[in-house]
Amino acid sequence: MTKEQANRTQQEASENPDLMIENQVCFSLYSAANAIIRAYRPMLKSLDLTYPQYLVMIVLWQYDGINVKALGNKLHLDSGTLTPLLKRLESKQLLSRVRGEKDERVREIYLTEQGQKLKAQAEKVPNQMLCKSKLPIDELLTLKTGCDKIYENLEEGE
Amino acid sequence: MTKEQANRTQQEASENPDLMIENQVCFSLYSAANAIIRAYRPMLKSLDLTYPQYLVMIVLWQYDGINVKALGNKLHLDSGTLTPLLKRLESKQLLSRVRGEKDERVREIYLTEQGQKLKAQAEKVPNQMLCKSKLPIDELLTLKTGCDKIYENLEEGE
DNA sequence: CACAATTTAATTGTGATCAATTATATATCG
DNA sequence: CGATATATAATTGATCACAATTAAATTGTG
Repeated sequence: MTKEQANRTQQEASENPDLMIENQVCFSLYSAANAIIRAYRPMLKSLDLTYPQYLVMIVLWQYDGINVKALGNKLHLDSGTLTPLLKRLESKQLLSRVRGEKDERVREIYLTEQGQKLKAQAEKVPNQMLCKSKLPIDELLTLKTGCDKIYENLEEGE
Repeated sequence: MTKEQANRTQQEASENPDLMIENQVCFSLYSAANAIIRAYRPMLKSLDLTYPQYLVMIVLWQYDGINVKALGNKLHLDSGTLTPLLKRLESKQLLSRVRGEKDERVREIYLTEQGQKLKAQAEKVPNQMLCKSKLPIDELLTLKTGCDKIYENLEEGE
């Protein structure tokens, strides 16, 4: 029996559709998320930002002075991820990390002038991404609703 | 890629809604993917696998002897990710990495007996995840279709 | 056949994610 | 007041994702 025949026999004998990669919602979601981060890379190149850094900047453009804990709540990330990321953005002169006056445990994150200015360049990114996705708005909205639901359901149990 | 906010009467009426985190489909997808990997962690703990390692094993249970390139095509990952990951699975005695006889460039990945046995324990994981998601099948299917579409659209122009 | 182009993996370096732990500041309570 | 508990960030260690590069084997072409 050839190796090919052996493989085919094994494949046929082992059909549990739930364990096949092609049938897994989670794998589709995981691959799509990776693809999205890859797709953002060239667009964010000119801003010298990674996708998670771009997310942090988006929050800061709206909530300048926010602290690490609140930022983590908005982005669903913890200080283990955010602290080094914020230090990288600080070293790029986009923000400063200031100890809270009232409570010295907290770090408040303030945009520099350079960080504020970057917003103008970022304004065009969402529409570029919309075009790249090649999906109609209603499908994107359905997708967003599904992602938000599964996120809520997975997180609420802890 | 955002949801246009119908009424923007909140305090930030002057903000650009496209740049708000709450309106971004990509952020929802990114957060959901992170949440999924977190949700798998306790379930895969007893198998001593991470989520990407679990994905590799799923492919191997179906295509034992597959090479790194073909594995990467199935999982949408490259050798920079797979090589160290496969070495970790090899050190756990779940597989062996064999040079191709006919073509010595390729590495063929073969399950060990231990790696084959692990499948029995993994069989129950998909259903556990289904329960955790708390979503009806039709919504999961819709979600999967959307993810597959956006993946294809983003990758095709690569 | 020789040699350039291509293919396949591995390697290197940067950054992100997260669990677990640590350090410090603040709050609570006996 | 002082001891304990809680809250906030930072740190550490493991893993993953990926661009860029390197190494080696194979293929293609003159």
